[in-house]
Amino acid sequence: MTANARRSQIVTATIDVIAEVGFGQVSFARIGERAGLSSTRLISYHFAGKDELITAVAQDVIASIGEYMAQRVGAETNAAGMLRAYIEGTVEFTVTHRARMKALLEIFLGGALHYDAGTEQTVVGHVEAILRQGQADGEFREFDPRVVATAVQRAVEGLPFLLESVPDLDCAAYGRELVTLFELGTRRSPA
Amino acid sequence: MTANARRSQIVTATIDVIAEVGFGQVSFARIGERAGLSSTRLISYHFAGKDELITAVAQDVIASIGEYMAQRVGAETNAAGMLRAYIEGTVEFTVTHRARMKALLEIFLGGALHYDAGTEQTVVGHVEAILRQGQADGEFREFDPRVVATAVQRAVEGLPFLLESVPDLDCAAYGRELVTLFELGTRRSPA
Amino acid sequence: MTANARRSQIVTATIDVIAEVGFGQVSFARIGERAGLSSTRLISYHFAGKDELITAVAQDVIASIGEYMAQRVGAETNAAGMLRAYIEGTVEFTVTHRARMKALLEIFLGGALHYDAGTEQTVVGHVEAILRQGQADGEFREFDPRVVATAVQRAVEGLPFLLESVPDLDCAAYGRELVTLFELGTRRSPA
Amino acid sequence: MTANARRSQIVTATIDVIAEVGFGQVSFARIGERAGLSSTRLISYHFAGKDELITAVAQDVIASIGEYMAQRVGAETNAAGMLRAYIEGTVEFTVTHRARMKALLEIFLGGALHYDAGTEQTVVGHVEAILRQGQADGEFREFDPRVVATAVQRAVEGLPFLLESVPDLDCAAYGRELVTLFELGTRRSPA
DNA sequence: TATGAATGAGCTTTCATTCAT
DNA sequence: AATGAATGAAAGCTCATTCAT
Repeated sequence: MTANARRSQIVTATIDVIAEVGFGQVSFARIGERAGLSSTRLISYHFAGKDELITAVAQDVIASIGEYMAQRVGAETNAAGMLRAYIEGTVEFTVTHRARMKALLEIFLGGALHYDAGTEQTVVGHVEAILRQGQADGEFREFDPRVVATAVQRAVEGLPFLLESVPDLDCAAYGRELVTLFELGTRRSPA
Repeated sequence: MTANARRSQIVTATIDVIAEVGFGQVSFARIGERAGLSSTRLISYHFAGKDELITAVAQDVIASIGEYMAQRVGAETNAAGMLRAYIEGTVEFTVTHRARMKALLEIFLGGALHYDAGTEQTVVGHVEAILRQGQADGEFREFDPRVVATAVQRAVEGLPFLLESVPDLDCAAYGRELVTLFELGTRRSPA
Repeated sequence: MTANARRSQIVTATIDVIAEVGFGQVSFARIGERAGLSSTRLISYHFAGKDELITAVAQDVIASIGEYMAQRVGAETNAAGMLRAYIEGTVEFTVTHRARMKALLEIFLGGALHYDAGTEQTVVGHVEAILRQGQADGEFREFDPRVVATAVQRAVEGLPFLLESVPDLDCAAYGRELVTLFELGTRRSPA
Repeated sequence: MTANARRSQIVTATIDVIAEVGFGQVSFARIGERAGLSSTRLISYHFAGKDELITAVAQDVIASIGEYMAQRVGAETNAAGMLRAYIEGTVEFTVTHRARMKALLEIFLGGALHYDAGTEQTVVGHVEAILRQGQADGEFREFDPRVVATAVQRAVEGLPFLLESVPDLDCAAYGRELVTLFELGTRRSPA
């Protein structure tokens, strides 16, 4: 078995475990069990330590989200459309890749990768860029793009947790409501 | 020392520790050190277990928030005013009781008190009630109150994390932006 | 069982284990086994860590040597007598407390407690003081006290290792030879 | 790369690592890192095991010392001169090849190559032979050659450790003091 | 109300080594 | 001559909890 395949296998198992038992309960033992490894030693062999493993997981998920969203957002031509695509896209990704999304949030909220200024920018940066463009193009009213971007980001990324308490949630409707909410909140006043 | 005083001391120390190192890193050892206890045995003595301690912390913080918010929101007469009071009140509470707010979020997001339907309702319930009243009174447009309430709640409770990455954030301005954003997003269409 | 007694028990077991298998092979498991502890957890409970345990061992042995030597050296009235008492005393102590002496050397040579300037002074300091007094009193010739003190100290502390390769060594003779050697090397020239 | 070159590279790296972190902290991982090897597998490939590697290191260093000392000591014609050459030569070698000397001592004192009778003889043998010759020639007084040889050997080999605690030590002076000390201690009484 | 002592299970990491190519 | 992958054992340490006083 090649090293890359093994690493992927471990990363995937880690995602599943985090999504299932939470970031605080992850252990090499649980990951090894889930992945069917002969011993946890295999994890230590392929990753310098737990930190590197967790970082690899985060990067993997972030990359897959980025790919997904680039297509959705890139297909839009105006800021309002891009904002809608971002919100609905994130919701869809959450629905179709629930474990991955949950794991990513757990990692950040668990404090493994701190919400430092850089990370915060990376996460909120995409929405913020859309909002700035909308303001420049005259589509959106004047507001602090960082504040609104934060509100949007928090609203969409809260979905995995909401899904746990309300498993039968109509996610599409949830996305549409958010789109309407933020469209009304950001558009140039119709008056 | 009375049992109540001792419990309070431990709860306070726990809040500080959680706010400082995160929920995932809390341990009886760290709490005992912070509180200056002779041994962690004292914690086990006053609390049936870690769960009870964490629950006590959550209840303590929730109670203090409730007190604070009841005054602010109760002083308002219409739904829009109450929503504004809720948002700005939460922001103010976060600024003045940063450790408590941070600790509470860590507890919920760390998965200690799972976001079961009941907890979710408790947390989001206040906003949702305000929104429902606003719709009933004709102040607010039609929308799913739960979805919007979730968005509002996530936006305000994201502040403690944002403060860590942007320490010099203008919180008052942050609150005002959110008020405007959600006022525009919820009001009955002016057309 | 009192904490002090338990600590002593663990320290003693550690000395025996070090003397037997060498500093590099000491482990909590081996110590626990030797002391008959229910688990190694007991060691962690009574000592903050391996470092603290090793330090405690070193201090214990050093204290016992100090006690022993203070009597022997204190009974002498001139520097030559004190030097003789120091050499023969150390040899005797090594013979009667072989494990303790071996353990102490293993700890230093194993790099646990580095031969920093302070430690070096502590170890060699006693001999050096005797030599300086002998020079001041006109008993000894002129030489660098630190160099000669080092030579004396290394010669006496080498005995435990020598004993391992030559178990039937006549230690008393060994001591007498060293006494003569250093008496001739340090005395004021008879010419 | 030839096998011999590779072995030399690994031996050299091992010497450096031992001198730097001590014998107790040596590991294939650290050696591989120091030598820039792709994996520790290369060490296992060229040496049957850790023991063989350490033995190879010891032999390598001993050989280089032997070469160096053979010239120095061989140039002398009487025992006193040879003893002086041995002491000063060892001191000089220590100064110019500090890492090698430190490594060798760590290996012996760390218990890797136990001070069995044979090893002890090898190390102390050279000095002992000189001393015996001096006695046979009537240059030296009567004493146990093994005891005095041990004292000499310990005094000169203590230098690497002393250098760590006193880095600015005047080594030449250190050597001269030892020469004088042992000349006075071994010569036939002038009376 | 408080404390000292003890505990078993769990954790990540490091170790030298081996199999198969 | 070299390498990639894997491995079992052991290490020190931390965890919340319990017994007995």
